[in-house]
Amino acid sequence: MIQKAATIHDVARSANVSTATVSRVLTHPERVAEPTRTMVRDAIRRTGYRVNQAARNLRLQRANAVLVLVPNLGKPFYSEILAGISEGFSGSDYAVLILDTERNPVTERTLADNFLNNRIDGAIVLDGGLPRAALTACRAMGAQTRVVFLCEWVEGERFPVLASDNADGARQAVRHLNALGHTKIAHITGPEGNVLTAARREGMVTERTRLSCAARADWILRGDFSLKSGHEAAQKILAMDERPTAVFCSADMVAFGLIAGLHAGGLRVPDDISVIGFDDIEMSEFYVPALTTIRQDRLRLGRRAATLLRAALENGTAPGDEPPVPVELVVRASTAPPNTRSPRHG
Amino acid sequence: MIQKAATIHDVARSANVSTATVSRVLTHPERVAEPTRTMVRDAIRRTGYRVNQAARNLRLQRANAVLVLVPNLGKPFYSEILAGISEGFSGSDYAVLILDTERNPVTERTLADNFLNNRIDGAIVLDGGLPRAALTACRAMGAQTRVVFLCEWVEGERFPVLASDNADGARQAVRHLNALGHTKIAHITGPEGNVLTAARREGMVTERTRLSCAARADWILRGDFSLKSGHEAAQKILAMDERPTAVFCSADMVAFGLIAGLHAGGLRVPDDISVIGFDDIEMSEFYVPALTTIRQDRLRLGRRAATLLRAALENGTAPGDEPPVPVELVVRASTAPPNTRSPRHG
DNA sequence: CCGCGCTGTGTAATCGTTTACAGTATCGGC
DNA sequence: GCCGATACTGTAAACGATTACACAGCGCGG
Repeated sequence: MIQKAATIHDVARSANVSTATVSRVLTHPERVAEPTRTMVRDAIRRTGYRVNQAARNLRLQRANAVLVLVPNLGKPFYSEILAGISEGFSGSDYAVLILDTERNPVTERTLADNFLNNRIDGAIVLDGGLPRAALTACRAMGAQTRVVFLCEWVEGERFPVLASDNADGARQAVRHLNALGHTKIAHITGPEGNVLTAARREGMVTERTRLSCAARADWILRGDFSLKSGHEAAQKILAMDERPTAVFCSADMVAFGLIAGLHAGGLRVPDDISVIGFDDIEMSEFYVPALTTIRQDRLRLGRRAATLLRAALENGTAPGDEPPVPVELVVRASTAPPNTRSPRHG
Repeated sequence: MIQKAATIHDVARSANVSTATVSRVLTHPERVAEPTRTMVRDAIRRTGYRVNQAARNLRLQRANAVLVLVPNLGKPFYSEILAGISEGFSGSDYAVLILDTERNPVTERTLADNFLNNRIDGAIVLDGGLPRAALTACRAMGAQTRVVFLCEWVEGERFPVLASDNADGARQAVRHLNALGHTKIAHITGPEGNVLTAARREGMVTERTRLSCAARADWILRGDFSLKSGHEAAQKILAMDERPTAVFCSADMVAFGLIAGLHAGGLRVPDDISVIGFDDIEMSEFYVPALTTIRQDRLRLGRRAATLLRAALENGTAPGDEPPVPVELVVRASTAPPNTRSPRHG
């Protein structure tokens, strides 16, 4: 800095009052007499004073910041949630710190340290793969009221969670396909060990059974929410001797990879095979064919989580249990009735 | 917090030394004798001490944080850059603050205030639409050595910029199309007033002229880097009495919207019309057809900007002028020689 | 044996706020 | 004219780190 920034002392001197008064004007204006107040405000303007956050934070024992732990910043799914979170904290003067857990080493200490460090007041965790010890550490220091999980969670931990109704989404997907006439339905899962993978797979399998659809073991294909995994699944499907007529993908990105792969192998979507995704990312509407999918309102999820955390920080109370957020089937062009005169399997 | 966190005093007491010594062990271990050092380290372990960032920041007059101003967190283009930035700051103990300038009010004060507030030490700006006054304010307080622009910039301001060679990218795109035999080339621009819009449009127009290609005014279509604007452009193109045979889009997202729109209107890509994008986002490889595009290495751009800023903060010197970062033509399936027996214009 | 330099440690000031507590007017009621 | 309440404002002590400066002990050359 070329010239040292003005401090509260400079303002006090300039306004001929004590620093206490200046501070009061800033934080409890009603406690100081009107004439003084305006004098101080003028002095603030004159000096260009801005409160020093570090000093305030030290004094108040807080950080004025929250941390968002996100598995992979680069994925559109997460980034739109982030946008919601950012929006949710807009106007709150909390700073939003973001940490990409895939690109930054995250140990059991990361979260607790940030609290102890006085770096953050709260956290939103989008990563269900967090080491369990990290949560134990948080609880040990009483931070469990200041952490909310979003979209994902850690099984068996009693932290507040805000997440979509994944099982119902899977149900809706299967029901939609079945209503179109499909009985041979495959599924491309998320990565093993992921809570969403489990919820969606189970929802899918349950509904498929309920509707007495065929179920072959190789119709459950392992994926990892990525384009590439969808593309790879396409190869497997193309090579099957008995192909499914519809595929429910655990994420839109997977569906895109899958469709691209099927297309390269000569299968048309939805003419030869129907594909349904999960998430409804922005692209889905403009893919060719436009993707039928299960919509999660990510912007809203992010905003909601931010609101929840803000409230928790202000009241000092833990957010209550949140009901699963409803998801919605969006029918577009990638699903259609099965082709009865299929080129290979009539 | 259930139990108050240990302070440097607790450690000092536990190790039977002064706080000065503890502090030295933390920051200049070589200045304290070996036996003392281990005693202190043991005490730190015993007490579970973590340094209080707020206190340290206050004393050292810094924030240990950087701010990233991003136009729209939700767009995959930006989020991948963010991932690179996050990676670039990994292991540095700088916190990375992110602000979505579309969803948060950004005034002329925002940036300067964050500096004055002692909230940030530096900033990476991805938004060329920043009010000019914001920069003036930064310069006035000597912060111009701690701001780097990334991808975009503000025309006429002498802040360090790291950006792709946009003009060359546009040239390469046009050259590629021309080499395939196209002479009727259209362009969908970015939003008016954007520096990238200008650079790419000019690069495109210049090269088109150099290659003596046709140039109709209505072949330059206004867009805004969004899917929707591509989709809208498709309607315009479908309605033209003389259609271009190839379209250079200012962003991959635009290209996707365009292709979807053309497809809906009955035109096939690349059979009836070629489309080339800009950016090479992850999706592009898996779109149908796979998108020919100009690749910007966003992860690397982000990392690079982070490194630049870190160096500037550590040395206290402004980052030097950075040469434009080369871009690369990636040929995929959305471009092909023009169809000589076009359904409408033979 | 003195004085110097070196090494290692402690003392205390400092960073810029907030706020408990104390102090001073002013006013009304008696 | 005195007392108490009320309404402001000031004094000074935190918050938890870093570091200039002082000081103690030791070894060594003269």
